[in-house]
Amino acid sequence: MPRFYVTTPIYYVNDVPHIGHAYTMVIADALARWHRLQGDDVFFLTGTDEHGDKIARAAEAHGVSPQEWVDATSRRFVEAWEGLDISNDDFIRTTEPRHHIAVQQFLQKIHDNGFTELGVYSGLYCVSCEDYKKESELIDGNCPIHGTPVELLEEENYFFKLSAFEGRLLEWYEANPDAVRPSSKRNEALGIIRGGLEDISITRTSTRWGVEVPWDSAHVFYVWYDALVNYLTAIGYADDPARFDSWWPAVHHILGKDIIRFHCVWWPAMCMAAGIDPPAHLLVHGWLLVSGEKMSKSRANQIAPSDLTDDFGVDAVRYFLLRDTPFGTDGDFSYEGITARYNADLANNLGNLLARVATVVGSKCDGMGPGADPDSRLAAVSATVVADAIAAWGEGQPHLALEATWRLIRETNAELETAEPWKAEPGPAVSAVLGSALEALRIVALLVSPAMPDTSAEIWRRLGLDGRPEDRRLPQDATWGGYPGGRAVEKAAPLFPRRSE
RNA sequence: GGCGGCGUAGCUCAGUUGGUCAGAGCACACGGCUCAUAAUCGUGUUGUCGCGGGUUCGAGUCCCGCCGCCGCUACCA
Repeated sequence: MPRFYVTTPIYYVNDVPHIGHAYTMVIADALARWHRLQGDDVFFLTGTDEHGDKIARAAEAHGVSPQEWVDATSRRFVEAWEGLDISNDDFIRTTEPRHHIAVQQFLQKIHDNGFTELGVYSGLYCVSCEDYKKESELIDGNCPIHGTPVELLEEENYFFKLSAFEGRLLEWYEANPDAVRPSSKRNEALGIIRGGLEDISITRTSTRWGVEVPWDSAHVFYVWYDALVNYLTAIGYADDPARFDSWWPAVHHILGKDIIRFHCVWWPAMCMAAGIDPPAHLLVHGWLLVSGEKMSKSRANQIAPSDLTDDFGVDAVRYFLLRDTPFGTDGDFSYEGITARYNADLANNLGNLLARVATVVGSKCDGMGPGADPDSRLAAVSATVVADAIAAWGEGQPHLALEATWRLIRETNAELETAEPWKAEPGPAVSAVLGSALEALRIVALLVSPAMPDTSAEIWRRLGLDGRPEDRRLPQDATWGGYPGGRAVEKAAPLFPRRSE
């Protein structure tokens, strides 16, 4: 059975979930659901990143222990993803014992292989970044990212010999041209590597809130170095080698462009250093802007996913995130944009199609849906659309998959317009037209189920079909003629009531 | 500064290897229809395809230069 292992980055618990996180999650979730629909064995992983001095300090500021703090803040992500119908199979937290064990084992291996060394690092340290800064990159003496003062810090650190992997990384990129997609992001990663790699400090002695270094208990690992290992922890790196081998390295890491360096440079090198293969697929998406501006705390333009789902509904939000932006480019969120998509695609096209078909089946067929016409013009349209959608989902291009799916919706509306079954007397001709429209809707329900699971199930139910669309299998169940006929079609409230503002 | 990308109707964008390529969706205007959620159907307006050259019988589609925007990267003189 084909397998599909997909991950999102694990989110830093000091952040509050916003639609940027949601964007990543919905893409990963849709891909996971798509692969399940194909019958693949899927493992979909997300989680939270919970170590580091910044978190320890936040806990202290709130008068609670670090563990109490991360228990509370991690929950915000769990709840946010439940609210978006995210179907992750596991939720990993870096403070879990299983993760500590895996990190220690993984980094011990790197240590044993001679890719660490002890050094003294003295420099200007930004607590917010948990990282050292060069004098030259400071702005007015402050951290260029956070705008906050840096502290002079000198500590003994272990370093990862990243510099030793420049050549091997370039060879790996050469041998695996599709490992990082899209190619524009691959080029950025190559640019970073060609620009020269320096060894990285990977431990801290200034905090205790982290994974203890197994060969030197005075140190804990730097957050990034423990976080990335989560992708291995969850599939049994430390405790189930057979399971680990069944999932690795054929992973699909979904990530935003801001963390290319960590995922596309450090992480493959770390894997090489530990003696395992680098991740096979790194899928880099752009940022979701808000009305053209980057989301940030200082701009106070972060939007909580629940604000949108309360307003538009979960599936409409998911649809917008997947449909509006080609994978890899920056997207833009605005109320005008999501409203336009909602009205045009969901209310006027999909929702209205279901409504008009249900009404006419009610008036011309006594509410019993007829079977599809095998000679319908829509049969060929459907075959093309299904093929295009499968190809697009397979390439990680949800917006193209949905665009293709909407072609079938449009064509079905057009077909009704041509045949005008509401004007005709009940009979074989009317039954053929309506049966074909119902069949098209059945196929649409299957094709949109990764994007809009609830909507898919509701269409399925109203068509009088048994079971759930998730239990069907593509492509075989999307071949023309699957609608059995003789089923009661339910006319009900609009799926997506049109919005006026 | 280097590398890369982009600039096509009001908006978002398609446009393979140069020859129905001047398009789609949305928005807008007028008309029709009524099965449907002020839905839908038909028709239509707007574009010097960033600017200037060049190659060619013929260029959004190739070459050179310029302008503007963006990403990555670097600070060399």
